[in-house]
Amino acid sequence: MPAPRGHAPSMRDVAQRAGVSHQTVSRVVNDSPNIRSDTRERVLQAIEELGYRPNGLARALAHGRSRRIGLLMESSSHYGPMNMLRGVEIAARRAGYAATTFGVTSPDEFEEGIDFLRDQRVDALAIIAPRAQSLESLARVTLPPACVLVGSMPPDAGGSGPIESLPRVGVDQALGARLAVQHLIASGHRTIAHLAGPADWFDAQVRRHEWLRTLESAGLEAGPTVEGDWRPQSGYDATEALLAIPGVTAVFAANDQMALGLIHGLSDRGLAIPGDLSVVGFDDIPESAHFRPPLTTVHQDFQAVGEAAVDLLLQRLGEASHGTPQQIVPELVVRASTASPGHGPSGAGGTPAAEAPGVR
Amino acid sequence: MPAPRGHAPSMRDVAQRAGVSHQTVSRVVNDSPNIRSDTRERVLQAIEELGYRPNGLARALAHGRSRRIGLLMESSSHYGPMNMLRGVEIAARRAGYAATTFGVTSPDEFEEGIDFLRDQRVDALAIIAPRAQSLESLARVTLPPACVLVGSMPPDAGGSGPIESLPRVGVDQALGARLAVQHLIASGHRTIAHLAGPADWFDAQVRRHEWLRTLESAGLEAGPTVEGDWRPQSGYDATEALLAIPGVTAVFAANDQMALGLIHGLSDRGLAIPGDLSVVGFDDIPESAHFRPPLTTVHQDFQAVGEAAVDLLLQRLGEASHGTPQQIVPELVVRASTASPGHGPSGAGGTPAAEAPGVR
DNA sequence: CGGCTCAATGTTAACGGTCACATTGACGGT
DNA sequence: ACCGTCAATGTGACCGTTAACATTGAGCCG
Repeated sequence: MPAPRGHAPSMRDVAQRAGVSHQTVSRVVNDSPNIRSDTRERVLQAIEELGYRPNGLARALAHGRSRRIGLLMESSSHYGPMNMLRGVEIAARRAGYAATTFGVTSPDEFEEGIDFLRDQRVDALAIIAPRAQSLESLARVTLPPACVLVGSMPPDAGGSGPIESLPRVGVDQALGARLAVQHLIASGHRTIAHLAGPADWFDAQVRRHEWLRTLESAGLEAGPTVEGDWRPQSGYDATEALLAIPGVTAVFAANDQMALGLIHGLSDRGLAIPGDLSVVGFDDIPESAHFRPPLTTVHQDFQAVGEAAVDLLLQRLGEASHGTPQQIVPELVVRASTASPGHGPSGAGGTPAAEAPGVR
Repeated sequence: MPAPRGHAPSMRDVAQRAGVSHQTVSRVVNDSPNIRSDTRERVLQAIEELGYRPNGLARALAHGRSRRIGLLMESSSHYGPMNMLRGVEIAARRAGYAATTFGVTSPDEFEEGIDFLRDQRVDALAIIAPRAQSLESLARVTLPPACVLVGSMPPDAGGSGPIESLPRVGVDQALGARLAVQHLIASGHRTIAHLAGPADWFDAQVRRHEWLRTLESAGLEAGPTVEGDWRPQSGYDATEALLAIPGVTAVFAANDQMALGLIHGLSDRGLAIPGDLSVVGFDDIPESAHFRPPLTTVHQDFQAVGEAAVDLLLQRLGEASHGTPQQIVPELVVRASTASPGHGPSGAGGTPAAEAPGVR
């Protein structure tokens, strides 16, 4: 243990101790070639003795790259965003980058967040902006050249402004929604309601849109949608409205939490799941396998999204890329909350639809 | 919009444009007094025109403080750690600090994480280390002067090594466990089992320890504990073992997720909750209010923990402190998963204990 | 009216690295 | 013996700030 003097030892301290120039120390630290091995040894020993550690700040300033990426997230403590955050951070570090996080709680802070991170001189920026409103403020600021939108895929990818042309990575929401609804259709349901997420969320938009499209292309009619706020309570509160839809036998909930609330609401009314109503969720949160009944849902691999995002950023920064795809494929997880209509103990208001093909 | 030249404009560019020295620009940027107001105006205008933003890196290097705090977390995607992370980050930013995160997945990486963050020259370090093993590696590294352990409160706060003397903030786990068990005792339960978390987690240790102590001081006997891994599945798997405990009428689960799995396991066996078995959880995750039945549990305010942690760090850094307490008080949330033994529809293996005082 | 004070500004040196270029020898070919 | 080449190392400037000290000039007082 070296007696820590006034300050942390610098490269010059090491150089002096090893009897070389600071530049040679730099070379050793950065493994450059053309160092005689005994010199290297001497320097390494001095480093060891002094407990020297290179100063990342100074290095960043001189080198022009901070090896840090900024992570701007419209926070909320929702399962999806949270896990993407984690995914990005881990993937970034694996590539040798530190992640500096800025969690905003309202879209107004977005602009501030970008400025903040730019002032921090992050090399790249990953933006987790699940709501449309958040992106609007992006138009007003200068974005760093390496920038990705993580998990904000609007249904209409049109337009060509500076924002629309930003690269995006995320789970293929449309596919996920299609899987969910098709599963219900294949089970024989003909009136499938949708318990939607807040309309200003991209994911909610896509899931709703694709629910509609899938029903239409199967020749089925789509009733009204009930809108929740992602939280379980809003699913619970939606129960009445959903049951009021004539002939409804299944509900596609935009996330697992609302599905949980709905299940709660249904069971409070003595209705059986999937006997009286089939329910499909979205996200596959760790709890959903143990709901009563276990929830059929759409699994999303957020870790993979994080990796894809970082990979794309590295590519932009001119580093090696693994060529990860930008659209992560979701998977349908069939559990016990779905069945053919009319199947099961009770039988409330279900259209006696044609018997469906098996539920695998 | 200024045409962005080769590089981002620096203080000298602004100085030249405003016809002053770079130092004057620095003064304007940092609001120092003794600037003639017309000079200030001129500088501000130059800043505006050039789109100048101060370089945080350079500032940090020169000033010796980076205004960033490091956030080392043994990641896992568990509810508690995740939310503390969020809490700390938000509180930090509110104090003008950026947070640089380092999520480790195994205790081995802890040391690397500290070095990494120290190299990044963070001013302070918040460590979220929920397992005992993680802390061991802390003994081998030099910690920055401002350092807090967030949410790692071992039951035996003894010892006085460099680690034991680190300041800690967190939710009062012992109190939380006591509230849960006392609630069951007050409801008339006399054989209260414990579904514990992994033994190497601090929180699991304290909750188990306090469960034991509370039973003892009430003159009740504590049976064996069943150990899970926090996940719902482990709660489900524990069902059999818990039911095998003679006379058991209630279970104190160490977290909500395992409680959920247990509820699932019980209902699979046709047992009613709380009729046949009362269940109490811990954490109050957003879902637990909508379990079937809604879960009685212990609520923890992680946001408050984050704030307390940052407050403590600021204090260490010599900045103003709000004097936040270091132990956050948890709250018992009584829902429908607990009742007096023998109450409810069914009545499996319950000791016909004395009728209990009401459940609030 | 000389000298003092003090506000307003400029000058120079850090901070701790990297980069571009200069300087040394040793070696090999002719 | 001479020169070019190249590996190994040293030198000085620079990255964009802040800190410490120097300089200027105006206002005030005796």
